[in-house]
Amino acid sequence: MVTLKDVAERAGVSPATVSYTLRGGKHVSKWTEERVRMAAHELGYATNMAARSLRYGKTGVIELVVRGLDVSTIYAKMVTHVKHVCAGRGYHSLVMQTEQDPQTLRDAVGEINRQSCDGMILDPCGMTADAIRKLSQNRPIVMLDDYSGAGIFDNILTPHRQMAYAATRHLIEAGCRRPMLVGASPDQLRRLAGGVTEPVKQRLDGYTQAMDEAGLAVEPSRMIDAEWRYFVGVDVGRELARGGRLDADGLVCCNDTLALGVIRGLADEGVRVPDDVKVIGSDGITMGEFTVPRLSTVELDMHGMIEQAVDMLVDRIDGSYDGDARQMTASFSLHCRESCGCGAASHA
Amino acid sequence: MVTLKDVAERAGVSPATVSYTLRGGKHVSKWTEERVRMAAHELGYATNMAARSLRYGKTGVIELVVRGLDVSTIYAKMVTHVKHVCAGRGYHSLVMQTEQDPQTLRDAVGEINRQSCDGMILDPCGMTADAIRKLSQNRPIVMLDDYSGAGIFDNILTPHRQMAYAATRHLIEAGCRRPMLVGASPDQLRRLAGGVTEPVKQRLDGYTQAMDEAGLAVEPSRMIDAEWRYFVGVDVGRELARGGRLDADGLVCCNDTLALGVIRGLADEGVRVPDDVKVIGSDGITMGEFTVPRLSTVELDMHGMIEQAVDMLVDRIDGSYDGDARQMTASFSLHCRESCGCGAASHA
DNA sequence: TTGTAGGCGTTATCAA
DNA sequence: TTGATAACGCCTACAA
Repeated sequence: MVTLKDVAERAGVSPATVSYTLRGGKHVSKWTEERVRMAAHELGYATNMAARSLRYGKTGVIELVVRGLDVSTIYAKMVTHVKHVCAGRGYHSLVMQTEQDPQTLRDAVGEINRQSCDGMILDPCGMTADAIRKLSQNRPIVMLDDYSGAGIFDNILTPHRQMAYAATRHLIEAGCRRPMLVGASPDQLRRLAGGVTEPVKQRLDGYTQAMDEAGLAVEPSRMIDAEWRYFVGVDVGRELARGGRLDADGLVCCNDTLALGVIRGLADEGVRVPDDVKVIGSDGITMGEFTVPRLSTVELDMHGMIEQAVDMLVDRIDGSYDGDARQMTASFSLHCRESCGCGAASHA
Repeated sequence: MVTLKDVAERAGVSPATVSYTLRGGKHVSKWTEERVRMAAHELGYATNMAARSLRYGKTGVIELVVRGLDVSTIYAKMVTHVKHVCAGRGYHSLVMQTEQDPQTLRDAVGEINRQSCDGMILDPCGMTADAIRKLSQNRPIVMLDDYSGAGIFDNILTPHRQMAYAATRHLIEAGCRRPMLVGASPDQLRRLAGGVTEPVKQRLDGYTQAMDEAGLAVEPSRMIDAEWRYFVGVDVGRELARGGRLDADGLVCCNDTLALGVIRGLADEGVRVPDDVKVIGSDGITMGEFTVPRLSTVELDMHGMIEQAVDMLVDRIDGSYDGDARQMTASFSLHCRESCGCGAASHA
């Protein structure tokens, strides 16, 4: 390992001068600067980040902690945006996945007060803000869609109600009279009691509002309890179509992953999308552009969302803000591809 | 920030004793141990990793450097395996994506001699082993499918030839008489001259061998030059099917991503898989289980592959091996789902 | 069984 | 403009 001292010896100056010079100090003679740069280059010197972090009390790293990147979720898309935005702010970004494992999540959060990173963008994944605060000891964290801790952490919300409203309304406008909500139901709300219910509640609200406005009846049998995941979607799709009797002409799915699962399950029973039933998802995973049929969806403005997250985080890290926890809501837009069958599909 | 000294004061012992105790030292009196643990707990002490890394000269972190996690690639799957295997070996793992950007890749590789991590599993992504060695100064790196630097780095190879052979042979056995290879052609080989040609060359070889063995003619028009990516696949699919004249009864695609793109492109022209043409991919991305149709594929043994990679890496890191560069080849297996139309589809 | 002392590589301060 | 020095927090010989 080549250190400042090595470079200093070779250049015939002191380590302090080398450090100062290499970081662009102004008051260095041309002659010294040249010798230092040359020596550093020849020796292949690279700053030891562990030492620098120790000295600075900062690492220059922002960590993104998410559930899982596999099974094409929205998180894979998020990673890319985080990287670019962080780079623009002079930070490195790293990704860590918890796979919904509480212990892994705890460990990940704990890393923040071990000087492994300066801040985190964190999907709390069911863990309460209070528990996270205990583990993280007030270090900078921006939460993604947290409902457990009003005012504890900066928080970026997903507008579940509005997204469900927009999706439902679109299917109605596309001609559906019996749209069904997949991924939220009164039963589900009861089942989740004590856990995170807000997203489901809001989805339910948005759906109901759109139905009401259109003068359509909200039937309990048209709200399906389902975790927002692939496998679950497959089962739901099969179940709904079993025996060829699908009691809906449209499916409003609470996320894209679930929607793709449902479409897969329906296909198993010979039900075609959008011919036999229209489907719309939510989130805007990249994969949705390539499936058969292409998935219509209510897409989150991921870039804007991550920009806000990183900005809030960076402000906390460099101390330019240390007031109350802030809360922002992501924006979204409707993307009609094929699965909603509205006829506006616009692929090149 | 709580330090060892703080804990020491509270417990009424020296920092050295606290350090020793907390890391499970044997020669500590029960009384001391209790006081130390209590003090540490009460203060919420957490080891400062920057300091520990500086002291040890190690970080306990292994970094996985890949192209991109989005657009469902095999890398998302890899991440999960790396995480588990590393955890089993007592290492943390972190992910960094380069998005094929040479500068990002260079920066990432440079991090290894700044004490940011102890070792890397690296997709060289076209960069030569020589260039990487210069940047990394002989620190532990395991390459994924590198063909540029025989004997420079430990390397895990993808058996391109065998995989193409297995895929082609399977389509032939499923009844194809005019299987086409998508993603490798003599033209493509010429186009890539000077870059990374080995994977394409091997795919071509494997395909040719299977065709020869079956007594089928290898037609130049049935080997398609195509980058192994979604978008490209979509274009290829459309192009092949244009005007309803597809001159093949099977498509051997060089990876799953490409295959899904091709299927999407074919669908745009009304060509159905596997009814009108059979398709098989390569790699085994998770998504392939859920698409319509489900994607048949030659699946890499990702777990075994990553276990080997991590083992080789850890041996280098802890110094238990420092001999010549080793080379391993991943194994694989055929997974018949729907797209190959062989009739053996085995989904629950 | 516990404590003292020194150093890992870097940088900020201050003196020269 | 440059250099000596101390400190960041931790760990390990070695001494007590």
